[in-house]
Amino acid sequence: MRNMNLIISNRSDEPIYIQLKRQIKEAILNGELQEGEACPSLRTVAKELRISVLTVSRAYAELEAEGFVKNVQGRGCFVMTRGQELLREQLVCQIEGALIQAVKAARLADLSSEELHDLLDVLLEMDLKD
Amino acid sequence: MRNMNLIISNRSDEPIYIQLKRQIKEAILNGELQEGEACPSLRTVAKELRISVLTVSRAYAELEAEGFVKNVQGRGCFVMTRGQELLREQLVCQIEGALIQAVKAARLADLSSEELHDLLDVLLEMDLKD
Amino acid sequence: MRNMNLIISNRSDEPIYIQLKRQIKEAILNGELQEGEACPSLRTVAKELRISVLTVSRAYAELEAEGFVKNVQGRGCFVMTRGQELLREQLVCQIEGALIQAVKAARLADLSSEELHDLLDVLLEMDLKD
Amino acid sequence: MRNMNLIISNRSDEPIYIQLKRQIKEAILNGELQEGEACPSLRTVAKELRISVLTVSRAYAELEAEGFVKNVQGRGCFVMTRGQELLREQLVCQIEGALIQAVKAARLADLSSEELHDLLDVLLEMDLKD
DNA sequence: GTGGTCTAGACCACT
DNA sequence: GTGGTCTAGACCACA
Repeated sequence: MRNMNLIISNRSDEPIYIQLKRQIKEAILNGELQEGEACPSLRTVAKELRISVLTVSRAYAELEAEGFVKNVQGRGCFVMTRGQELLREQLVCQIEGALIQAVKAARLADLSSEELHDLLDVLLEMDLKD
Repeated sequence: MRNMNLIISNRSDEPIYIQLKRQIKEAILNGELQEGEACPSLRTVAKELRISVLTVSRAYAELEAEGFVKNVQGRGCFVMTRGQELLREQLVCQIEGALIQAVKAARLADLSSEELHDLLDVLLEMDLKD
Repeated sequence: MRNMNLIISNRSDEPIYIQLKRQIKEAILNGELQEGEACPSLRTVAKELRISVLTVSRAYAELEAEGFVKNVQGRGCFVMTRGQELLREQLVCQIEGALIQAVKAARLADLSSEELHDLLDVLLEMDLKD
Repeated sequence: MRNMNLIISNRSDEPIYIQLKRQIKEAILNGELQEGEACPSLRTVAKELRISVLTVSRAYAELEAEGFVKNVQGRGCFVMTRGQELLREQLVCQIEGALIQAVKAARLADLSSEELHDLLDVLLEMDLKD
């Protein structure tokens, strides 16, 4: 079990359990959490972030439902094999979804394909902070 | 005051008043509702869609707060001048937001800029239904 | 009975009958409507401005209640003597009211008396259009 | 979350939700509510003032739309950073508006600039109660 | 516990 | 007829 530097924002529109899910997924994706490795325990996370155990529990439960981790009674929560691949697939769907939103809005705004590509290029050069 | 063919879905995640706002904005944007023209009255919309007057009222109130229409007691709800321009600006912000999401996800997924542009091209050729 | 060039805005927050009252008062004040003179008839105003007779009626009724005009059954509406003086008194009250609002807001905003006077000077030099 | 001594009047022309907005803004402005601090909860306010939860909700929603607070599901309503600055800007606009009204009325009443400044001075020395 | 959405119905002001 | 405000009570999502 590894120290994970999870960070949550109480003011974000994103629910806390979603913030947790996202950060754990990112940790799996960039190798910070290896396959088979244990995620930090429910109570550890809840205590450090000063949030309810129920909230953390919900995050872990959904991660398990999506196939990224396996919660074992009394043992903890472990990263599943193939988690990285699943995540990459999930991300591609997210990217498609975001681009579709952009394309729809661009059509309403009468923006041409070229303008959209140009805008994408500008954003690709930027340092996007969270 | 024009018949507007508003449609709402109760099963959507999107709150009803947001659906209304979105559709009225789209009507303004594509010229279905002209500047100065009257939107359908609160009660007309409420009755036709079989929803509460208050829900429609909320949509109109927010549209007014955002500067797209003007509600006048005893007379109705009118499309403001410059509404189209405001909407176009708002849309560009939405597009940027969506593209930023896409770029962030692409970086996590180790997708190259070229792959992202290619994906965008594919989507631009598609017929995106709502 | 004189032609008065009344103008109303349907988009204003100010109710129509209030707009009428205000314009007739201004006409009395600047001598456009003389003491004893007849105001334009209910139906004339209603027809020219394409508004309801009831709305004009309300304006005239309130002007009578405030002592500026006298409605005579079948004869019309006439400007009362002393209307100008009454109006000037009313205006002073309005000025006081507006200044009180300004002073209250200035205190909340921690603006000094000097800054308030300076702001007033700036506005006094401006050409304030309606 | 702090006890706030909110007071409402049912007889006022001012809608209840506007009275609430105004008082919370004033609390932010004079430091009674600090940045990041939680406002009293919807239900607490509603219960104490014996008004509908929806009315309070509306006040909070508009305060959020104007950028003064942030409502978070399940956690409460928090004062935003920069709220004080925004409020001060808003107040200056209000002051300008009030002074413009005063200047317009003064011109109609043939009051000189000096008389207006004198009147302002008198009011500045007064103790203006709500 | 928190805030978010929706309803059905009431009363008011303005046209 | 129009929009504006308020209520009481319901159900949902989040902590």
